[in-house]
Amino acid sequence: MRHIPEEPEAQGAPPRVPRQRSTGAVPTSADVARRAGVSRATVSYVLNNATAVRISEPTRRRVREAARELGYVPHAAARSLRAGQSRMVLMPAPGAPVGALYHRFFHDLQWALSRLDYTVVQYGSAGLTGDEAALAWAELRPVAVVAPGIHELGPAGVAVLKRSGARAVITVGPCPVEGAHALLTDHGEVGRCAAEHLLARGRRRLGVVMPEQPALAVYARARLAGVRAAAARVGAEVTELPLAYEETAAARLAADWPERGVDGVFAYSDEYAMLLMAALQDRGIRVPADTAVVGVDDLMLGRLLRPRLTTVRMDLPSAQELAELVDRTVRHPGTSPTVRDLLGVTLVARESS
Amino acid sequence: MRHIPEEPEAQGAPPRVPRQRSTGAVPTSADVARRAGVSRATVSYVLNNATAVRISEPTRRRVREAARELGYVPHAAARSLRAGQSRMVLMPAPGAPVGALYHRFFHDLQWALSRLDYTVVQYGSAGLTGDEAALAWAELRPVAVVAPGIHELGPAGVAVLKRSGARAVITVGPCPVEGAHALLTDHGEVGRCAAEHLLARGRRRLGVVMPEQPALAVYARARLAGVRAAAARVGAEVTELPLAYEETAAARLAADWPERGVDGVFAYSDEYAMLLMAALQDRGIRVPADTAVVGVDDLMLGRLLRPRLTTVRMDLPSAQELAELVDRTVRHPGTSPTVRDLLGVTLVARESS
DNA sequence: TTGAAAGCGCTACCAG
DNA sequence: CTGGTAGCGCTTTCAA
Repeated sequence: MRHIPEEPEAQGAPPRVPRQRSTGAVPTSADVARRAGVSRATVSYVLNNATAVRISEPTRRRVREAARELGYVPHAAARSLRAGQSRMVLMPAPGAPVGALYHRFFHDLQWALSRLDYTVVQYGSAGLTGDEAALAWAELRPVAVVAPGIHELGPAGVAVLKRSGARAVITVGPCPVEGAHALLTDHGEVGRCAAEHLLARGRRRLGVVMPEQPALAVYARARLAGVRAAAARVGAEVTELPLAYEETAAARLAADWPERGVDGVFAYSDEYAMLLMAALQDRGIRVPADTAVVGVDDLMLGRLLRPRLTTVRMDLPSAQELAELVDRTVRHPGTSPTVRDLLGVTLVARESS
Repeated sequence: MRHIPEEPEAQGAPPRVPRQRSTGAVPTSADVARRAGVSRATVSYVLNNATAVRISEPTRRRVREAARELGYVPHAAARSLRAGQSRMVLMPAPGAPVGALYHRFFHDLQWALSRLDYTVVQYGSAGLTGDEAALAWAELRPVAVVAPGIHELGPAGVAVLKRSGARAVITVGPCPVEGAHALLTDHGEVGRCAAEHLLARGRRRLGVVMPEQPALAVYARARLAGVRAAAARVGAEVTELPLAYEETAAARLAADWPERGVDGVFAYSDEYAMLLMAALQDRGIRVPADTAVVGVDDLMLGRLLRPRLTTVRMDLPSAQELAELVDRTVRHPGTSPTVRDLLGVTLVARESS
């Protein structure tokens, strides 16, 4: 049920008559042309500062003035329809709340891409995941797509996007996808790094806090695998510890801590680490004496707790760098997809381990 | 410098010849029509499940199959150009990093709007603010705009958006804007609430932590004004305390704390409160004995510190509610802009005050 | 230096 | 029941 603007002219007039715009409608370049007494072509030339044609200065002024008076704003969709290509980079929004680090990274990326004259759009495709979502994204005909790993975009989805004109499809996440450039954030490395630290401190019964948000599962599993690998090398035990981000859940976990016999914990993030640490301390379990705790993200707040929180810092790829990859790929779409590992990992040892 | 796809046919052939698509190009509804042996109109009817016309079942099947085989994806821009209206709700992205609460709220809003069949797009307009940005937004011809107060959208910007076809412009922030619906988040109330709590606890020399991010200034100032108002009523003193979100800055602030003689602090957020509290404790200043501390946001982490952080909880409008306002306004654009106060404020007293 | 006109992909009228 | 076709707003080639 679409609503078409009121245009009551039902007479069988020849269609080529330039219609008089009713006053309420949004002004088009034709309106500007009429007002300035020139053709639409001239309007386009002037407003786009076309260099290939010379337009006299008085005409330019008249056009610009008419545009200003009418409050003319060009229609981006019409423009890119005509051009056959937009400069829109689509970044699917994460389907669930994610960390502050993520938001900062994407904010920076937006900024860097804007500098390269791309229009960055975050598009929330509620509910849909993976290849279904790709169809919705493809309708927008983005010139590039930067998809966080969370979306579980598969090879089919990548193909859909490319067929619909996307010149660059870049995934950022733990696993590469056939056909797309991949910025590999190797979360296994995060787990490995934390685990090796705990093992070096003599811990042999490791717990791994697994957040319950499904959106984080892909990262959590990758990190867990890293821990497992490191632990296997020295024959240490690994226990999964599912934990909702709530005080009561943490208290429950802490309640039967002694039975578990865990002496070193790798939490999914600093926030989970702090949550658990507080619950442990409330139960009289000493950190790090009884149980060492390691988080991820190097949040400011981790430094404020006592004991100060040991953490794994992830050095994300610079937004600038990623923006340049997007731009390069858009300009030379022929190059075969690369897989680059872009996650530097550093352990920041503090007092909790 | 636009790049037009390779179409080398330079012959002066009559233009009405339906061009054969080269294989690499992205398939259009015309391609589907050709393949199914029907007209473009029929394709449109079938793929949009048009009820006004009856299409035979075999034809439907043929069309759908052809679309699937070609990997046809409709072109959203072309569609809304034709329709004269899109269902895109534009949410300008904040120009600077903001809190987790904000992200959660916008995530929920996205979801609620998607349920109402709107396409939600977060658009990063790097650098531009206020009415400049409005021009960029207007090019996208959104049917509605939900703008956080941070963007300092003025009456002129609202007018531009409306003239370009936006049927609903809704600002969310501390001050209403002429011509737009306003969801007033009265941050003065936040400051007032915190200040009255501190005053009731007998504090008479209040400090107000002001974050240095310019993007937060509009909120910080509103909250400060609330504190001032409450303090004036009982003749208490108010000092502004600029603070960057860094440990060293907090340490500097704590260093000359005794000279300041501040006995109660209202921090901009829980995060700033925790930062300051840690610095104060490091200097041997007792909280709350020497100085009481109140934050904002009721973050989980504030409950984990000792002393537990007193905080002001903001009850944001439910995303559902806001989404319905958007929808209602889009459908009845005539209604005059409303100003609604949607920020409930509750003080959560804990141990730090 | 300017204008006429084609056409990007799509949908909705109106005829057959 | 299906097809032809006009036209949404814009850019760009070609002709004047």
